[in-house]
Amino acid sequence: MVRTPSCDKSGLRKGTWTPEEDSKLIAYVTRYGCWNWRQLPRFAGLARCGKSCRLRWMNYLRPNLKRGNYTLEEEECIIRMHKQLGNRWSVIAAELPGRTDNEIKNHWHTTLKKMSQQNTVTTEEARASRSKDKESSLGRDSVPNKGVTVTVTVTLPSTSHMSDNSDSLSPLSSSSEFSSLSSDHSNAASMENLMFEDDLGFLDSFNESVWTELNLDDISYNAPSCEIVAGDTNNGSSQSTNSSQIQDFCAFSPHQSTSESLVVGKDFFGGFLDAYAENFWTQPYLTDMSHVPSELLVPSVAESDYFPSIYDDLWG
DNA sequence: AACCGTCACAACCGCATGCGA
DNA sequence: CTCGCATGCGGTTGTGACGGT
Repeated sequence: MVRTPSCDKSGLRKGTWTPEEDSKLIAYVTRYGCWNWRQLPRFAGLARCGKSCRLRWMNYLRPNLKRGNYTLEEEECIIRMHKQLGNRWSVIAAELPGRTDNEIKNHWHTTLKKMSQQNTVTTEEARASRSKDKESSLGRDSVPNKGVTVTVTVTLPSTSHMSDNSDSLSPLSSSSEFSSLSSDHSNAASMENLMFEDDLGFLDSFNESVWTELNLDDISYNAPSCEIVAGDTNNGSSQSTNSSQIQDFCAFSPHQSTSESLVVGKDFFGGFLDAYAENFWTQPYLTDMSHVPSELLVPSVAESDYFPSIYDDLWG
């Protein structure tokens, strides 16, 4: 049997993804889902093969990924499981929520393999030695604001309140409460590249499992009034804060009660949202969907309400 | 300043697997 | 059962940042 090539080599881009490509992929997948990876790049306006798109999404762009340093527990888990299972990275990754098989594989080859081979050295000792090395080479691959995690809890208005305001109901502006908060705190260091004028709403089209799978210890359910709480998740304490102290921010699922708030750590967005220009957030992403079977692309009610003319064109 | 080696991580490639027709 | 396709998996390579010489 002859396989058709997974990539048509002609005219397809390879190599590092640009922020523009990322924004197209995020916008497309979050709005329409990954109904067919091979066809997707054509409709999303990407000169990439489907495989490349899938990999980029799975390993880097999808929202429930953890970025940054591994915890001691994670490293020990990887070493232990690798002893048991060998190079079954996907199985190992399944035990570490938010980590991808690719990331774990890379971390193994660059760091943990050596640690594992030096059986006389404990994981903790090896980490201490590594951090010493890092201190001596300050600046390299450094990630600012690591260590102390501050969370922001925003309580959304009640459903009835939102239904009185059609703009707030729309998936493309449902973060209106949040966006006003963001602008209030636009000086916060971690938000310097972010423009949340109105359009965080595309996140609404993540399916429910994305939100429920988020490993968030600090999901808060507050009274229906706007409240900002900063908490140091390292010591579990929580305290009021002013805007300059805020380093994290939140999003929320439209499938949840709007009186619930979902607190998301900086790492959640930091890895994939902060590279995009303002127009990504303020302009709806449009693409030619005319070749896509219509049954695969049923918009949400709210979204079709928001862009009736667009959906009229696309679905007649 | 230029070159080279190392490191971490992103991305690619080929093959395996699952599934529907 | 076979075929063809889409996706998943693991090995490998490419790339960029950094430090040392």
